[in-house]
Amino acid sequence: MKLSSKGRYGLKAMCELAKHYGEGALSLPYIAGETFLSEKYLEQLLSVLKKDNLIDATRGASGGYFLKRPPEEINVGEILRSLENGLEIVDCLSGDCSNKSTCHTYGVWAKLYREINKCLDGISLKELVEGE
Amino acid sequence: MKLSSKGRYGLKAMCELAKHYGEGALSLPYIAGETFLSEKYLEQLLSVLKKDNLIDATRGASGGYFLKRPPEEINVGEILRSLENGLEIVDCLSGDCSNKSTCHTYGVWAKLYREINKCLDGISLKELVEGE
DNA sequence: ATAATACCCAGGAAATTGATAGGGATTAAA
DNA sequence: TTTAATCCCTATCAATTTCCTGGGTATTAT
Repeated sequence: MKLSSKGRYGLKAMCELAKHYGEGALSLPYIAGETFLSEKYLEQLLSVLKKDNLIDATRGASGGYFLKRPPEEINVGEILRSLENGLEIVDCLSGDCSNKSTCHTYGVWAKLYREINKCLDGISLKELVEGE
Repeated sequence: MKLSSKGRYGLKAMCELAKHYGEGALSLPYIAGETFLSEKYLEQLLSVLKKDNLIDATRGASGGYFLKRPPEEINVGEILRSLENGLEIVDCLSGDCSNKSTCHTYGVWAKLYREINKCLDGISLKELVEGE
């Protein structure tokens, strides 16, 4: 059970944007440099985050990406749910399970899912970039 | 971030063993039948669980598998750590991270890892097979 | 105009996972 | 002691997912 590198790297990119919040847009090449990622791969991650309304972008020369809300109003849970396409630990949590009632293990996944989300939703981007 | 089917199916097999705890050994074909798994695949899962001392087996005619400890003394955390080869959500948790100190995201993974283990270690096999 | 930038889409390499297969070793029962 | 049931080991393959690259287009400041 591993987090994908989309989640890992995407969160780092978000930290970078949070560090420079209020200073205007950061260009893709700049973020890629800070985060040691290829521009092309990072681009895909940012496009997902944009689709989910966590960041926004301005095109053209001197354009770039920026957080759509201040760092204290964005939490790690929403970032990872966006990048990972949901944090459902097993597929039966995504609705399509016929025998929830008889299944001995369903309760475990449901509980774990709640705990994971609770944990991650309790951490804001601001906390991350400011140390504790 | 998905649990592998090793974890899902292996836990079901453990539930089956828990249901019949005290009744002697269950044969591989029997468990496979109850859990809708191929014998060969299930065999691999059971061998991992045995290596980690959660179950034991007797060989020869009328042999089979059985829990090494009573269901109330086995928790879901140890079962899944065994089957999944650890629950480390990212590799840097497994020791080999050079820059824990400077990394903004390390704290997130560490906290989440603790929460996941705490949650799963709090559920015993007995609870699973008995409903709540 | 030109250069810098975000955007879009396709595809392929690499890793992981899921599952199958065969044969061997061990033991209990007949 | 034979026989059959069972666990044990290891290799391999197919399928899926993940990771990453590349080429081309649209937009904007200078």
